[in-house]
Amino acid sequence: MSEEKSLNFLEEIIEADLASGKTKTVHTRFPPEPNGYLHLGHAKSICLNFGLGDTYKGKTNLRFDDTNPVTEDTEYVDSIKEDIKWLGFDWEEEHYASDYFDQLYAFAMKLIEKGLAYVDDLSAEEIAATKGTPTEPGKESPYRNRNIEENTRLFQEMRDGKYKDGEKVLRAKIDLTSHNMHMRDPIMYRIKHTSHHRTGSKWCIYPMYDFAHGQSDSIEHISHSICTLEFEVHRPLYNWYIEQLGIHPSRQFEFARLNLTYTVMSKRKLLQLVQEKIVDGWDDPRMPTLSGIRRRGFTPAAVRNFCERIGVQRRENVIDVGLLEFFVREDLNKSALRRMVVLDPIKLVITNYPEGKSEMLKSENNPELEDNGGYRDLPFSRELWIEAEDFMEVPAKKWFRLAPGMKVRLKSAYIVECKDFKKDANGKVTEVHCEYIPESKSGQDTSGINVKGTIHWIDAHQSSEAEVRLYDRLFNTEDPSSEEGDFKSYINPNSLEIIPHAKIEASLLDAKIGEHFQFIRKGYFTLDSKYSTSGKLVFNRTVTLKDTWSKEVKK
RNA sequence: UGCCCGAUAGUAUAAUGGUAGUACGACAGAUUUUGGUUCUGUUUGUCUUGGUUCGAAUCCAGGUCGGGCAACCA
Repeated sequence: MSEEKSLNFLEEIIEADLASGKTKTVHTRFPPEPNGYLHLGHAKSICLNFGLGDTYKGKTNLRFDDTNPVTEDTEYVDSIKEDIKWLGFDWEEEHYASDYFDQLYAFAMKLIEKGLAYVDDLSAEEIAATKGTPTEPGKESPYRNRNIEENTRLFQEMRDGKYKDGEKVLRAKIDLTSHNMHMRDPIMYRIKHTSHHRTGSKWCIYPMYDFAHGQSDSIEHISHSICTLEFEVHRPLYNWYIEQLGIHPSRQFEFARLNLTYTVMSKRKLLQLVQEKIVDGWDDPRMPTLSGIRRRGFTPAAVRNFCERIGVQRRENVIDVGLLEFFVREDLNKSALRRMVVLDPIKLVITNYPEGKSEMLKSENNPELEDNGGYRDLPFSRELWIEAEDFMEVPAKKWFRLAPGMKVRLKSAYIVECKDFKKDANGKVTEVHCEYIPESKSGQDTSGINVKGTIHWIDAHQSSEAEVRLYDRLFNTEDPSSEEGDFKSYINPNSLEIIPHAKIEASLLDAKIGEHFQFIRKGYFTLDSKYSTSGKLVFNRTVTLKDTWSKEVKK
């Protein structure tokens, strides 16, 4: 394969399998359960599975692991498909574990006939109680030695709806003394008189994960069934079913799931945040869900690059969310159009600029692109909006923005020198008075003056407004799941700041959903797909720019 | 006090018995009409104790630490 790029452990396994002939075609699958939205952890798995299929010119299926009708829904099926496509992947075949229910039922019958499965009348509590603990062996159920005829009849009756939920289960007959809890006569089928999102009321018995997943892999001739580490202890069972059934030997391999700092990555916890309305739905821009980060403005390329960079291993890891943000900035820096937006406006009056005069100035769209991505016109006149934080009454050390007596460049316009300022009754600065240097016009500067600072601005009389939403990390501790007590007590109360009336330049009025902008000196932004309307634009901050000044301040 | 898995800079990830490298971060500097970008440099690491070997991050053994396993969830 590749000489320069080293292989991850799965690629090594695959190449060895290919070389030995154990595997002829690499066939992977991404097997989500449609009971929640996909998150960045799934993105790692998606990139891995589809990536391997791609690298080795094999195939990758999408298979919904829909064996529990109680929690599953087509709403999730649709969102999952949308998210995978958004990430840039396409599946070879689309399957559902529920498509295999007939086959799975036949498999179960086969095990009964081989004397390897039995119907158990014990309750859930009794089964748990007789299962033992990791240090004590389990005890056999009194129903364990029913004969094949009785088991066959009973299982058929289970299927035919003769029993209530929980009244009976089908169990594999393996070993109650096994060190592996999953081998202590695991449940294969349980009764649920619940309608299924695809099979409707056809079935009232549903297979457990262990009795569905491996066989589904086998039916699809999956060569490398890749899952996360917590399924490692399931592998002997995975293999046992395949072996006893004598079906295509798919093999399972496990990798460490992705953890990210300052967030949670479990569907259960994310669901809680949604249900308790701590966030605005699964696609809240603060959520690590793919729909959330998409709404936030993250790009598929950034996520893919991130997944490639973090690699795949078997050791537990917590990745710095800053790494993801790096890839988002890297991608957006190349493409996002530069625009000027003032989030916290104060007025700047150019006292020596004629009243009533206005001129048009041009500003580059993106210095990273050829020809600066073209130019747009910006109106400029005597009164402008500037960012309140760009003025300091008493300048800090190393400060090179506005302060009395200091000069600064107005981006794409003139150099101005601060002469005065006004404060309101509360002592808040409301106006900054400057004089401009006419010869310093951007692009034709003959003033010979060099200034260190450049700030953004908007013409005060020709500006528009928009709502801007600034997001911060959802939790204020690196690993909320490992902290004491309820993870929700570590929620960052300031994770969303809404700025109702930011001053925006006119070109932004044409912004479309899915476009990315860099608000100069402020960060990357995108239109909010949920709340933005043509009458009222709402921008989400995707990520801030790197900010070396704020680090300087902290010193 | 059982079974399974894991351990390389702050965080990740390479080195597959032969010079411990890369990315992000941090720090310092250059460039810059974004305190952005770009560029240069610096810093920090093989969990521990033994063993095998000319040579060990790598192989072996003991220990330590971390994670997983007792849902009619996946």
